[in-house]
Amino acid sequence: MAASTLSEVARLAGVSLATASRVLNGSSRKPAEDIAERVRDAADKLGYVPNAQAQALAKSSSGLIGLVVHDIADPYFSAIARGVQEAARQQNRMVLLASTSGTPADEKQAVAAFAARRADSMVIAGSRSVREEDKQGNAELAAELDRYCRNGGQVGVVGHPVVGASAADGYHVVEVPNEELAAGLAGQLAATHDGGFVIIAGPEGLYTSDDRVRGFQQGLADAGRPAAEVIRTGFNRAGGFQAGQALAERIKGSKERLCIFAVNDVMAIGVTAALRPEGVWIPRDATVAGFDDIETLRDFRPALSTVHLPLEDIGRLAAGDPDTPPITGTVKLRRSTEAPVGPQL
Amino acid sequence: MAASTLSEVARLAGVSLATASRVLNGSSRKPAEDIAERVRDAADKLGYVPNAQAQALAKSSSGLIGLVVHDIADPYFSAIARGVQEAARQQNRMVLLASTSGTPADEKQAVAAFAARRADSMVIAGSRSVREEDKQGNAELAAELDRYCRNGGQVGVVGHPVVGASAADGYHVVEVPNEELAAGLAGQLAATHDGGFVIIAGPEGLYTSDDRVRGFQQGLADAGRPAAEVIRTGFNRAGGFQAGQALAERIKGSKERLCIFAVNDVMAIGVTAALRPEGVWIPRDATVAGFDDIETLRDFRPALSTVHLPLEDIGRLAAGDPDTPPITGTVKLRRSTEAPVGPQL
DNA sequence: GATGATTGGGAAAGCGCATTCCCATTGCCA
DNA sequence: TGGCAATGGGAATGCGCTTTCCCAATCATC
Repeated sequence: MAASTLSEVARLAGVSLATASRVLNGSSRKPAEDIAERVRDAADKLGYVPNAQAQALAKSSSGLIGLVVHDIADPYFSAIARGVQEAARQQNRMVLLASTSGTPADEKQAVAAFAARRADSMVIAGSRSVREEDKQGNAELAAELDRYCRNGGQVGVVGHPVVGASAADGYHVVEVPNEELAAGLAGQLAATHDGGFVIIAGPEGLYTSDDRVRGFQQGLADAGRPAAEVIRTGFNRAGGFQAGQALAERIKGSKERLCIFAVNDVMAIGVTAALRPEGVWIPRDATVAGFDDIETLRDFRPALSTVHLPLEDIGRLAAGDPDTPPITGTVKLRRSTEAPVGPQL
Repeated sequence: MAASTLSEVARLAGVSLATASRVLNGSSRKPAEDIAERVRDAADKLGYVPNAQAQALAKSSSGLIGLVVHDIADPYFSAIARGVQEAARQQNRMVLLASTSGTPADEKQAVAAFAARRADSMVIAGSRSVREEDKQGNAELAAELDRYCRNGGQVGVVGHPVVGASAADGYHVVEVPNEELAAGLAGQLAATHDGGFVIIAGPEGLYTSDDRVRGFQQGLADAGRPAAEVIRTGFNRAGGFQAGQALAERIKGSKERLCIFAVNDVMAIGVTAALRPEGVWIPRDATVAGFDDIETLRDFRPALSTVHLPLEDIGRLAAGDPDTPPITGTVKLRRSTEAPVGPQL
């Protein structure tokens, strides 16, 4: 990656390095117009592209913003990524991407890599967990983040604080009201559903999942309903599918119409997919609700009841965009939780 | 973003800068073990994180790989992004992300930004077009890429060469056999479908769309079928939706069972969504096929007939992963194009 | 034991740029 | 017209690191 340098431009234009720098890469001092033009011409002729690395080194600010997600192909994360990307664009910066497989150890590595690149800020979008096996990784991640912040870095975390991270400044959490929203969903579902509830949750210790479970149970309690049974499984489609298979028998063997709350949309889709070949129809034989309101899933039928989350705004906010509206969600009741004889849309 | 520097580490360890560099950041020369340990200890104590910018500057290789997509939240692109990300991970590099809104002018800017950051390579995933309005942008993009390649950059383009780019070396195109696959799809559809065909395409001049249209028509011709009517619309869900609305009347007014080929899955979903409230059922009243086999859409019902594309591999290949299998697609016939009285899955 | 071959640490020269000083001009006012 | 402030270009330094080159110490060889 050799390319022409500023000094080459300067030489061709017959000016000093300093002048060329001032003309080409915005400085407070503006050289005279005729000189400026000569420099610009020279730069053009040579196809000069400033070396951002060198600039970053010289003024110690890289214009980079790091983004850590579990899986960029997951629609939940890619929606957040879009928000981050937009914020970065506005701030005239670039985003560095890191997909970790979701383990804190990988995330720590990503953070270190971002720090090495002297990213001005970073956003961590993976869901936090307190599982025993992640303990060590969490501690290391927290330490790494802490160091990064102490060195002046800005970090935005989506959802829950990184476990064990001390509240340094520069450390910023985008709160997602998972618990209240899940409670709201439970309340609205309870208003029209008489039967029992089942929750399909992620592994215990996953904050996002646990919050939604807790909120949902609270909502049920507030509505005077007994607590729902909780089935723990993977936090993805496969997990939902598996849980759906396990539930199929039970649903077919009883005349009770169960309401199934999967803690995210993708899991809800998995549940539905597992139920379908077993002849369990939604919403006739059971109802299903999810969480997130993933855009790509909106044309799914029966339309999935869920909680809408402004994922893009969440990303934007985590990336430090000041004029993002505060994060709120909305319960969306759709066909998948309607009464058996509802309208046909 | 101040942090401790290598020279601080060297001083604390009582060695020279050179030695510290050699032990900490891999060199061919390995200092003695006792000295190495002293350096590592010092680095640990200071929380030293090497400045990747400075390293890049010194050895003129940034370890960066740029990725240009239209929209990172689009499942097509995010799948490719996942592949790129994995390849990058394997090569021990990081990916720089740029979402352009799809105009060549924006893409050019992204390329320039990557070049400024001295990315070792980059992949361009947006679909190429020859539309008149993009002419100028295309030319500029081509020039920018050309310059980048001349300076030793590697670029991988998905699908079609950038219009006007000279075949410099370092310039690498991942060919996607859109045309053959579309022909194959048409052939297989023609084998079981007696009625007419309609193609819902993107705007004229969009290579990906045009290729698929051409291939499909060819496939029909090979099967002795008359050419399909082509409806041009947006290359996204909204476009498909609009086309679907336009088609609804016609389908309802005739007893012919139309086979609709939308040039990508997302458009096919849009078509289906528009048809549904009009009472047009798939596959009873018409059949629908798409292209891409987007993962998130696989649970959609009726299951969408489509052409499977190994998007992740495509990304990996474009990112220069040598042991990616060659790109081939597969026609997937599913429920959406079955005979009216097919099995119920 | 003297000599050449090796090993391994250190000094220093950049990598490409921003920026602080410094100095030669120019313009202005008295 | 002399003196001063203001203007604007240039030389030089440093950002944090890699890498070449140099040199002292050790080793093997005859």
